Amino acid sequence: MVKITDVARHAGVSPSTVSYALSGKRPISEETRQRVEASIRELGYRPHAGARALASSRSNVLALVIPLRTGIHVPVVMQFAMSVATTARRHDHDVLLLTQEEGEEGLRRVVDSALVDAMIVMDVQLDDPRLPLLRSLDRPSVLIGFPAEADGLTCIDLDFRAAGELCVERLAGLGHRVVALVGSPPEVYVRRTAFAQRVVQGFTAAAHRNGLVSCVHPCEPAPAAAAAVAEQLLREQPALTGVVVHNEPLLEPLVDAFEQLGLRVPGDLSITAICPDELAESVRVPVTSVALPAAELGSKAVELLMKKLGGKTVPDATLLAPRLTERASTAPRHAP
Amino acid sequence: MVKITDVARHAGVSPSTVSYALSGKRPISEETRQRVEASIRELGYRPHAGARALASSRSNVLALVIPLRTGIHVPVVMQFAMSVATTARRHDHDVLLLTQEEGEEGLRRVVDSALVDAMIVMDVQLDDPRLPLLRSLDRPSVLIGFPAEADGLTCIDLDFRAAGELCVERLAGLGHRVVALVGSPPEVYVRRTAFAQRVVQGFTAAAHRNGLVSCVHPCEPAPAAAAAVAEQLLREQPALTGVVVHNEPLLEPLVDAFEQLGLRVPGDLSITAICPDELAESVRVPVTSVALPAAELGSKAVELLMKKLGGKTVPDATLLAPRLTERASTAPRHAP
DNA sequence: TTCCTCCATCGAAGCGCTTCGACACCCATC
DNA sequence: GATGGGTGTCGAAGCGCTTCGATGGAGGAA
Repeated sequence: MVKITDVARHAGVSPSTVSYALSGKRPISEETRQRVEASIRELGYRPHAGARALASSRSNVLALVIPLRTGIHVPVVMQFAMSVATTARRHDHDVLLLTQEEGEEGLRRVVDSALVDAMIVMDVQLDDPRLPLLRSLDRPSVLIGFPAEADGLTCIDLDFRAAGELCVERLAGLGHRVVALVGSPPEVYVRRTAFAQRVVQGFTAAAHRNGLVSCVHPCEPAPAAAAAVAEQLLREQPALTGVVVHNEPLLEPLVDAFEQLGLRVPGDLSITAICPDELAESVRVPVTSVALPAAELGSKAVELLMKKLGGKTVPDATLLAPRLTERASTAPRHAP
Repeated sequence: MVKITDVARHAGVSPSTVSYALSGKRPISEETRQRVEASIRELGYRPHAGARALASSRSNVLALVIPLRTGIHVPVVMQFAMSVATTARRHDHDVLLLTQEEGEEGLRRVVDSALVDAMIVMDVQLDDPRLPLLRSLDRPSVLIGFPAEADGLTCIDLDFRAAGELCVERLAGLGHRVVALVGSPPEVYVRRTAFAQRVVQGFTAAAHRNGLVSCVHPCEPAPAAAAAVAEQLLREQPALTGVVVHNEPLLEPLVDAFEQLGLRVPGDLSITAICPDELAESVRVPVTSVALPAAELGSKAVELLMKKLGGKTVPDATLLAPRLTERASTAPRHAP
């Protein structure tokens, strides 16, 4: 194994000089740096991670806690993880995979043993049991999602309120005057995270702003419920021409249900959704949608973490702007 | 930070005794061990990972190289990764996530810097550029999938030959006498990995063994091709009553195509497939299938690695037995 | 010239752990 | 009672790196 003393000897300098040339923590003359770098390349030197971590109390490793729970779209998680790993590398860090299974204990372990410098926690619940721990740990962290009480924590997520607004704005822009939101089941609004509520807020606000007639329908995520929902919506709002769907399992069946009731998409009815792109594309009529920007979320989370590691302060909350992808399910409203 | 000297003082022993009590590498009296363990618990001691790695030249971290390429079923990769992480923890190891993106350089880096003790490489190609590197590195590795030349490497994968056999055996057991295999496109048989060929071998061998009439149809993975394939199969084998599908994108359209040709599944035609469970379940007629046992693959891969790390020798090749899940697409053959 | 400053570099002291040889002690053996 | 072989524990020497204070020399101000 090539070590720093080997490099130092080869370059005719002391080990500390090599170290400083590498870290830039003290000024080194251009000429010396060149010589050191040449020696490093020639000898194929790679600092020993453990030794470095021991001496500097920095491991250059981030922990990534990923969820196992069902109901989370796997490709989105994967995309996120990949983005984290890639971005971390760009900042000279590696990523340690932690499963939810280990829970708080796992976090404490990797922190106490100085295995990681910082952590990214996915799938944060409204009342997440890990919050007190994260607050008490002296290592920086970034949470994906917003808990009920986020004081002292750095959180990032899609701006679901803006996503709800965007879906409505799109429909309004196409001339639709009567719109409905098919939302997540009631439990979701209470239990897990606040994002479902935010969608409703955005939907309602944008509808008012545009002077639209609107209604909101929480709904079980059971495909079987689709027909009933479609029917009910049309009964209550016979002039309905725009629907926003924030309920993944229901999306496809709902499109079918409306068509079976004689409404063609997008001829008679335009639909926008908040769901993964994959799903939106796989529907018979590909749906115009806002997706969770997993890759952006991942890289932004890492950037935040790096700033915190660098001692900078970062905003407590970061909301990513939604982006709407136009597909086949939206069209201008027919002349009445 | 609590260190080993703190524990030693608290327990009234020397640091080396604490170390031996923890590692078991030298005999420690039962009484002393108890005392040490009590002190560890009381003080909340956690060995410093870096220090440990430096002194022992063992980091207790595995690298997991996961693919980004399309065409790989994401949930399967995820399941595998989770299983690796969980199993690694059971052996007191952690998992470092490496993306394919970094390629060989990434592997070399984490090995040279002693960040990891061993590695698991997913998605191994027939002629993988990483093979020479893996052979030259002095750290053990396990490959998921079989390259063309596997000398000196430890590989593990589903036994695709047996999977092909199992699909046929099932059909034969139900009384079917004329069967066909709808396979992957010709390129796959050449380019990537050998698994597609193995399925064909298994299919053919089992068909012969059971005295069945059989034919093999490589096929583009384009849904549009389904109707043509179905038609052609029936033209060539009018008595066809059993089909094995090893072509994921084609599975669903193929079922539809057969039904449109007047054959009901499983009434007139039984279908078995080799594909992820998720896919098999999502078809209108859920398909009896053999899945890639991702979780088992992951834990077995880790077990192999642990044995290698322990200095034991392990078999070069490990093939996992296929398991067939009965669903709605198979039924006994009608009396002719 | 003298003094002071600043820049580039060096030497040495750890970081917290494992490991190796040494050693004391006890019990069995002759 | 001396000898021998285990056991159980200790002390010290590193593992390879970073970092801090010290140092020497160049250059500017007095």
